[in-house]
Amino acid sequence: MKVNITETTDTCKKINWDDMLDSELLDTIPTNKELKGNNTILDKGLHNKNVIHENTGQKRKSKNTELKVKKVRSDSNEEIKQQVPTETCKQGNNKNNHFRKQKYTKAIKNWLSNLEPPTEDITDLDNIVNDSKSSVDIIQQNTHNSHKEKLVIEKTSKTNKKVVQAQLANKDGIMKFSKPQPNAEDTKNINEAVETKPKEKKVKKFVAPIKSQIPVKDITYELHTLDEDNLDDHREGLHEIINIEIIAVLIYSNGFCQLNSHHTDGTCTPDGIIVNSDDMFYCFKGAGQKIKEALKCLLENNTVICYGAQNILSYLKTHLQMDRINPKIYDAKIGASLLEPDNPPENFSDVQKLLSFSAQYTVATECTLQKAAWYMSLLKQCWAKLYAMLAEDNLWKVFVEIEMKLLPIIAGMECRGLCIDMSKLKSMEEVLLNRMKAVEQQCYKAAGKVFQINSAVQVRAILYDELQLDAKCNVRIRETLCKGAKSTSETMLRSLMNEHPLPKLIMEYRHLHKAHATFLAGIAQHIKDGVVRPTWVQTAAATGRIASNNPNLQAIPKAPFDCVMFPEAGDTDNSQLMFRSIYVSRPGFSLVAADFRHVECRVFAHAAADAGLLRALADHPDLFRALAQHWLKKPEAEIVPEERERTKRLVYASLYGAGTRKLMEILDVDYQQALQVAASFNSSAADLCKLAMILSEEQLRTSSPPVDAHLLLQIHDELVWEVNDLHVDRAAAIIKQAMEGCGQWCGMTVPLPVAISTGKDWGSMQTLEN
DNA sequence: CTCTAGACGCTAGG
DNA sequence: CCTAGCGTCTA
Repeated sequence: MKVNITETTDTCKKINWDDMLDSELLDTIPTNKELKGNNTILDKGLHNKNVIHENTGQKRKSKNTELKVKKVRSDSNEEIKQQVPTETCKQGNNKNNHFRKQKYTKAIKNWLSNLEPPTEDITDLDNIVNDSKSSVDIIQQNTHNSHKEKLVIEKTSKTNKKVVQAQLANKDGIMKFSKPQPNAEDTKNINEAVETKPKEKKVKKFVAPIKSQIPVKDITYELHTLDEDNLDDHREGLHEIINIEIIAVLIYSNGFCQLNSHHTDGTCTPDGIIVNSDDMFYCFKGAGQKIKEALKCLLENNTVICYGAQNILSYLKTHLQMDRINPKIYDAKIGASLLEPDNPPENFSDVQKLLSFSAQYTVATECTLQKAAWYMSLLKQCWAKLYAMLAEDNLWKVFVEIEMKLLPIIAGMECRGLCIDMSKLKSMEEVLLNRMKAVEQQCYKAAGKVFQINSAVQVRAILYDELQLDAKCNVRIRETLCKGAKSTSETMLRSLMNEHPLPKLIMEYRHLHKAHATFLAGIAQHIKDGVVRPTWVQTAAATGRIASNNPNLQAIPKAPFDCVMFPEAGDTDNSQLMFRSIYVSRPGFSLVAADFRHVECRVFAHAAADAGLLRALADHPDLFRALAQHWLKKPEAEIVPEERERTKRLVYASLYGAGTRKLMEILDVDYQQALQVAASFNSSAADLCKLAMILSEEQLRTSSPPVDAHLLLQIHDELVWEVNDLHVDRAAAIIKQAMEGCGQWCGMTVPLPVAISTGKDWGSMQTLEN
């Protein structure tokens, strides 16, 4: 598509360049061209569709990627297995299945006409469990006296994989016959996921450009592209830039920069960095020695304003090997999300909206560098406004003292990443898959039919409609939030489990499946060269907490994982898995974990000045155990870990949610005030954890002789370092001291005990006493 | 008819 | 209460 630029200069209806660029991308652009060397004028046609996307927008994209990969793989795979249920003859108790049945049989007919007849017939269930190669799966219906068997046939076919979609299933969904993926494929997943990189070709939908009212000015910014050769020509100019505010923005190899990268999707590498001081723009490209020095000098001697500092820091680290530079940096993105924590802006135009800032003019240029320069001038104006607003809201201190200091630390965490023990991962997966297979078959047997255990709808239909377990157990089943259907959550299944074996099995299967999908296969997707590097998002949570994603290492189960949930009397195979033990330290290093003991509770106790809670904290080493004891009226020795966990959940939930209401009573203030107190409590707990990171990192850096320690993880109140074996004891002492000092720094009167533990892997950490 | 985004359900973490 | 993530199911 083509936009007439000259016309826009005359009339008042201008094209917003953002949107134009966006839509341009969509259809005119050949994707296979790479641009290199040409760094002044970038032709439209040189845009690459693959562009780095901001962290915040990655969620959906990554999902898509996976889907696509999966699909591509199965398309190209000749040995696709098909699952063909032949016929299901329901009993007379089939009430309203007429329509569904029609649809079903029709689909089956169509389908079968493409297939060869099954080669084998096996009627013994046990055979199937044992013989994984069998191409025919038969599940015998054994609860109802049905006269027909249900066949599930796995078929090898040369045609593409056909998946009978959920359309065939109606509400109760039982007829649906796409079975969970065959396990053989699953086992390969880990290996493949490590090697195959998702290569995605996404066709963006056309978005019509929005005409903007901004006049177009004919401005050309003074912009120099610097590389190793011509750097010396500009040296004088560069040396004058000292002790002022400069703006730094990354430019990507497709011509976009950080400020308009939300118009693209996909991934690509940063290509250079543009620095602006006053009216001069310098674009640094390449990774030559001179460039590095000049850039370092520039960044360290000035105050750097940027948008998405995380990306810049990681660029400096990975591409220019500039480690440990510690510029005074202000990130407008984080500043903006501090202003509006509930609804953080996702991209630069959101920030502009938030600041109610609108550009006075736009530039008509096809040079992406010029365009980036224009964006940077906007950023400059935004920053001035943002600065005033932060100061006005008393957020400046938090911004500078906490958030900005956190930036380099998080960048370091992302850069280093965690090492993975692949062999452990694979062996665990094997154990899990075997167990899963067994449980799956048991489930089908208990239910009398094949169904999708992961589907809440189908489970619901079987449990409540068919088996009527809720009536039998005389339990009122809680309803789901949105649709008000009967819940199949763990607590509900637990209350049903004495009546029928199925609930147990379902619980177990879910448990296993989730564990496999999330903590083994899910993690495996993100492993590169034996290291996972999660993205840490500083601005994600309204509460001020840091969140991790791709993968989320903050949600790796802490407790050992039981493969067998309900060990039978004679069962000796109660193997336990520790998902955290997959994460190991590098050779010559150890992991050191530092854990605040119930910070939230302590902060809350401090904020609410609750004498009882304070005393409980002082007296008992294990608060949750003490609380469980109190509530359940049991002697402390009898509290099982599960009860403790539940109490913990309860405490957290009420601390955050119901906390507001409680505060209203305790402090005898109105709702609004209580809300404020609660909010301040929430954020102060989060800030305390951030502060702990900053202080301890600082202490470790400044200690002499230096300590070789790298922060790897932050799980809200737990920090995990990787420390050189020789320095472990010293590092532990420093960390402990720094963290315990945090409370005072914030003016807390409650002591903050810190537990330190070390080990070679995250699963088996020994507490360090001293 | 087929594909897919988004809503929903469940569960790890704190 | 809020985060991420996996899976199903519907429109």
